Amino acid sequence: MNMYEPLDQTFFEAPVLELAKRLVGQLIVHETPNGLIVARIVETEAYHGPEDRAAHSYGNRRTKRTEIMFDEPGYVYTYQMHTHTLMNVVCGPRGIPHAVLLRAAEPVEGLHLMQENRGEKLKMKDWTNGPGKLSKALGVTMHYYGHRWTEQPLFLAKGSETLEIETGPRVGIGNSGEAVHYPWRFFEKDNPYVSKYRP
DNA sequence: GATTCGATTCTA
DNA sequence: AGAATCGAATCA
Repeated sequence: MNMYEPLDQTFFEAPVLELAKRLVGQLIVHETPNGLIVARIVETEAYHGPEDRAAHSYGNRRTKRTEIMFDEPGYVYTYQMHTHTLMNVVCGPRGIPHAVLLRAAEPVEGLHLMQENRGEKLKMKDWTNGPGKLSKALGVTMHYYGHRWTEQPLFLAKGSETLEIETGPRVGIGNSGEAVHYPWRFFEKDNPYVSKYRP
């Protein structure tokens, strides 16, 4: 079919901070009806479940939305915010609701499809440099809630080694007390597709 | 009704 | 650079 092989389940079995860091540089592969779309992850954020005020699962909050985070690592957690879909990788052993948000990636294959999904007028740099933009460019919707990142047609594959990974505070979580400052955002140094930081 | 792990389009 | 606007899901 294509040359991309899904990552093994064991890849996801790691502490959430380590997984978030490890995900930078890996590939998101989406086999769409119109063709293959591949993007290389350049930015992630870790969400530390019960003790993290910025997490949806803070205090073990268990709702229809957060339910999937209580399952095994490797599930797709998508959720809708405003008009956008955001993609997460479920982490932590079963019962521990950790997750990693995929914030940005650089286009690798299926460029014309991404441009189609994002609009002809936009510069390539603006296709995938934010979590909502990334989902739209890849054609990922709420349909994939509960899918596994190890299975077609949407999966993660081994990417290239990253040059250098930097850390910093997470984006858009202003009202989260001390958690605001935690350096749980991971991104590749000097990569132009990293999202713009907004305080 | 208010808030949220955003994005786009306007105004300047 | 900043304000205005969009509006799904969730929680008060």
